[in-house]
Amino acid sequence: MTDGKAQYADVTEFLDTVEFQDAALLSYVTSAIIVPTYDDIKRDFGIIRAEYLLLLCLSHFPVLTAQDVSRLTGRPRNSISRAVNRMLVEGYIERAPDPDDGRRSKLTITSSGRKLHKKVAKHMSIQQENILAALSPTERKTLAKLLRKTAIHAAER
Amino acid sequence: MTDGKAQYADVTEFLDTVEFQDAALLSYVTSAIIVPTYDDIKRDFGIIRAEYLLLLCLSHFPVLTAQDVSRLTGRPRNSISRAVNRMLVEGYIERAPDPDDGRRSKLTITSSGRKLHKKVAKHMSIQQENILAALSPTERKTLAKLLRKTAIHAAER
DNA sequence: AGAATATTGTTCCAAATGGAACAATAAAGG
DNA sequence: CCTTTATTGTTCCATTTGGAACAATATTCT
Repeated sequence: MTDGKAQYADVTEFLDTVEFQDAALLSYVTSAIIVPTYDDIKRDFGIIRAEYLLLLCLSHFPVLTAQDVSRLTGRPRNSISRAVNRMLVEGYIERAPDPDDGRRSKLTITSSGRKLHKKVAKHMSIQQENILAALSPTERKTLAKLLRKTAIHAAER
Repeated sequence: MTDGKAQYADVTEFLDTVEFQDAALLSYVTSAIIVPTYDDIKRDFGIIRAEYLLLLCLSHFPVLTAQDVSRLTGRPRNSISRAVNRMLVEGYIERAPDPDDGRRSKLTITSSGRKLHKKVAKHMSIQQENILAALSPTERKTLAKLLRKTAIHAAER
């Protein structure tokens, strides 16, 4: 290496030239937070993405059906179904038939599940802070505001 | 439905209460753009995510190795290896041994590959606009600025 | 009420994914 | 120069993923 040229193709150069730049940036930043965290979660707690998403949903709503979780997370129903059955075995959630609708089951999180969620959420929060440390508090607020506005619009489509 | 309660658990409510809110928002907005587009791409052009990422990289750098693409995209090397071999068969890319390093191959995109990339990029751009239509031009610029700053920081870690 | 349609959760299966081991080549260190 | 270590790309294999069909139950329509 005798000249000033980068040894490897540079990802920031890539992100600057891509046609759908906003989407590429969103994807890059999201992955930087989420991918390593899901790897940690799998290694440390033995649960996979759909399983954690299930716990996450159930820790923010008192009761949900599998279908609700599918809608909230965007994961297909069979993924959630598998996650439900594994998390039942592990004792992280409980299931009761819905007396008003024989097709449904009402899912709730156990205290053990909640405890696991807290640990996982901690991991994700730390990684979020690592990555978003580039921004000032004001910038963080602005980013959140813009993302929330966009998310609401996306949810309404 | 006689009262004002939502029929289903609401994703915006979820996004407002989740512990790692910024990460959740990022993930939600990113997925809203990217997931449906990759579904379209698969249906319309028969290529999968790693394959398109390969074309995308090669349409922004004159020559890359598989390793470069792996680093740029964050996908593991075996995924890229498979993508390279399929895209070769389809005639979207070309491969030549690197005369300076017997381990490497130099990858380039063909005009047919470039044409496909343009079509796919169009899809992605349209979906990006659909979702980010919630923001004013000024807000769009601010969002891009904040994301770029964050991405650069993430790339440097 | 009865028939047609929709929804829920599950199972099956084919495809996608990624870690690990591997051979070939290159670079580093004595 | 020779040995050790690192890198590249590939193959193998186990796991994850998601579409599609399915049975059971609800809802809608006539």
